[in-house]
Amino acid sequence: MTRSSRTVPAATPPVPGHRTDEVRRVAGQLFADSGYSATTMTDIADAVGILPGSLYHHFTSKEEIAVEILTELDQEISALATRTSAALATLPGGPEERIRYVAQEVTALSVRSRAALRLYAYEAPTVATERFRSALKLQAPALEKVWKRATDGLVPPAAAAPGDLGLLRFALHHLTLNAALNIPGRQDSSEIARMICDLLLDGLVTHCPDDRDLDGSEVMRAAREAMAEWPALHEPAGSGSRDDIVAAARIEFARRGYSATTIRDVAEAAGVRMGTLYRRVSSKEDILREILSNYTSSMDRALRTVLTAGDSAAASLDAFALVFVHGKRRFRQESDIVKFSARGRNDMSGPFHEYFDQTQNRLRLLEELLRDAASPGGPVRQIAPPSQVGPHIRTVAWLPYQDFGRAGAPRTHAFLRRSLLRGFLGAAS
Amino acid sequence: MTRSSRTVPAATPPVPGHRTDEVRRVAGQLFADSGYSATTMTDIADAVGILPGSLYHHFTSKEEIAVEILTELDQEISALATRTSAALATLPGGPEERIRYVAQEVTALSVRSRAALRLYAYEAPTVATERFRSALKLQAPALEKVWKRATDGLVPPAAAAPGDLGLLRFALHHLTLNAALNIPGRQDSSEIARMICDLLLDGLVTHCPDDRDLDGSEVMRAAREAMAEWPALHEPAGSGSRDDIVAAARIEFARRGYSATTIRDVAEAAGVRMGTLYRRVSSKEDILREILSNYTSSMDRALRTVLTAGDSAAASLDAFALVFVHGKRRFRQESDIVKFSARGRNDMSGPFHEYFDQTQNRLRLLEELLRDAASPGGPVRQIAPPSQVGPHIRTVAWLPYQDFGRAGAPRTHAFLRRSLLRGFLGAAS
DNA sequence: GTCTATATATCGATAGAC
DNA sequence: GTCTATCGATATATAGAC
Repeated sequence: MTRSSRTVPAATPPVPGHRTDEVRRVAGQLFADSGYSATTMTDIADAVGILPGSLYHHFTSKEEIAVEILTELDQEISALATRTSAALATLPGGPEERIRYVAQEVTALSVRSRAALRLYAYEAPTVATERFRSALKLQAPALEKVWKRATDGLVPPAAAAPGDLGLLRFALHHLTLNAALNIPGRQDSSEIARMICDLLLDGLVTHCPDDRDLDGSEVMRAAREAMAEWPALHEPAGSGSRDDIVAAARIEFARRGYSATTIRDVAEAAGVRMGTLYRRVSSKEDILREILSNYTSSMDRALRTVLTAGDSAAASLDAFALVFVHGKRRFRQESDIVKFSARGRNDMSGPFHEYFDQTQNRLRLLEELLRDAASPGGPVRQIAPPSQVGPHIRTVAWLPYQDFGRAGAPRTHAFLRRSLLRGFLGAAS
Repeated sequence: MTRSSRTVPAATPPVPGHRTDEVRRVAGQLFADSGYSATTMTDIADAVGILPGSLYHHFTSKEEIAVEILTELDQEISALATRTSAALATLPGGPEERIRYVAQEVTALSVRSRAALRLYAYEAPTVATERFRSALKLQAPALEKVWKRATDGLVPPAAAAPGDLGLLRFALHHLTLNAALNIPGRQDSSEIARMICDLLLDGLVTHCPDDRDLDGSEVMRAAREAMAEWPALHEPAGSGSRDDIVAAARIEFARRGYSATTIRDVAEAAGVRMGTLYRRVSSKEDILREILSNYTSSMDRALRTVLTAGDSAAASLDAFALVFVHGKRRFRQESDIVKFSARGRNDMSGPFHEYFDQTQNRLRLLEELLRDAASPGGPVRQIAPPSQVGPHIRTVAWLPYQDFGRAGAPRTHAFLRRSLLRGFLGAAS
């Protein structure tokens, strides 16, 4: 009876603490959908069916709800690390089996703990109090050690650069742990894990051209041209101009998230008063729109080029990866801003909606490319239907590889060729 | 043009910070009238004529307003201590002139800073945050040193007990600093100071009986009898009974004030749950009523006895002082509770109102006694009209002398005879 | 400097399940 | 009879927008 399986929910289950659990669960769902700061106590109370003030019988504060959710996740990760680490010691099979095993486990955890992960991954640490922040310190190191153990026996092909193994671990760790966030659909967790591993270990392309051909491809040239036209980064100069305000807002939004950043924060960061700010921009959303439209149009031009250019599928995918690697660096702030944004009910009316629309459109293009190239015997391996693989490819290429130690753009791109295109375990080429 | 000097205040003075000052001033007035916790931001905003949220343009919190007011008082006291200390060094005249000078100065400060003093004296330190609490640490020691200097040359009459000088300083300090709080009327500050000094230094009674006569008077016997009937103090026993709840509430109300104490605080202190509490008492006010009615009836019986008994005026006043000295000890908590209470708009509807009504009635009795005895050549000196002297006598006898070091009830009563009855400077007798 | 709207939180009191 | 969960009112405070 410890876990009341949903056999018979009974008429009105009067289990003590039942309502408290319900509040935590409902709140977690709302946090996951809309983000912490965009979810109000009134939202939670409405969803539970009580008045806002009544929530305080169960929790002393909104923050406490989040902290409890995070603590639970923390413990689950620790437990999983211990468990999988022990299992690895006796697991039969080679490195590939070990990797697939850990991927399965972590992905399952991710899907199980989607709400908590959203809280962890998307909420800006700077808005939180000390208590919140310390709860946000995830037990990631324990998991990373597990990945180390799982991949230790892996001998990279001769052609791989020496450090690629580190990037592989980095990718596996982030892709599996955040699987539930990156892949919004209702896919089965083991299916997700399989695709991640297939993509990284086996690669997408059956007969991949060599580096020289890829580097010299027409689509690659077009990609470089498109990226060269990305506007220069506007650094706030303290002039208080409209551009300054937008540039300052870009930093602040990336730091705390759009909804948690106040226009007073922006005004202060830009060194202007509220009156001045409102003479230069018409609203907070106006600023966001400007930031995101610049971001979207830059990425859109480059990606439409590589996804629709007539070259080979392999060359297109390679150029796609290059644009992503550079885009993730050039638009790091923008990437954070949209990451913080809620995919739920709120926020999504304005500029965020347009942005996500555009990314969906581009995803469709990627899927078309896969569909065209994945016919039996075609240049692209059939890992799963394009509509399922597409998001994974995008996610693999969009990881924040710059966070991994000494990985510059060229090395990151080389890693993506090595894994995403050719497969990390694939024959050297 | 950097600082628009206030050359032309124009029709509506647009002085920067003007509104902020107004808010502070208005808030101070409301705090003084109703107490800090009973004054809401909405009250303040209404009084200023703006919306509650707009107050936060001027102050970051309600607390900040109070802290600023307290800080200003603190600085005023420091400045006054420095100034009067220096003036004492060159002041001609004897100890009496020195005392009267300092009393004048401090009383004037008290009247000037009534709002801040109310905040200091009446708000319970336990409800406040650390910041509030530290602002509440008044610069009293500096003032006490001044009183020491002023009274240093004073040679007590031979008959005075050795330590009475300390109690005299204690009384002077508290009476003058809190003059504006104790004497609610519109009396002139120098008039107040004069009465305080007259009372303490010259005394009320022209020809005072000696100790033996006073101790053996009929009214004194009646007073002792009445006090013997005061109910025993009920200590909370942890039984959760109604008496326990009331006893616990008495402590809590005294600690924090009635309005700042929540019913949950009371329940916790009494060791019962809310459900139980509400089966034993009908409301928070119900508890207060019980506490205060017991207090009032006890004091009332004893005081009506001494104020209306047929003995001499001197004996009555002496017995009155004795009842006050013991009452202040026996009902220390009750005394604190009503001290915290607002004399303003709120609170005053319920039990507090009844309590203050009763004290007013008793004050009338005291005044009658004075009127009867203060005819020219009568036994009581004519310091001022009875309606003015009455409150001062009450205040002198009601000081928390138990806070002064080693002063027990007998010694305190002896001090009141020595000062209030006979005059501290009066001929020995 | 102010408004409007709304957020989080507290508190007195009670209904209703055990 | 006791206690949990809840309500209704209202407090302090924040935020976007002039």
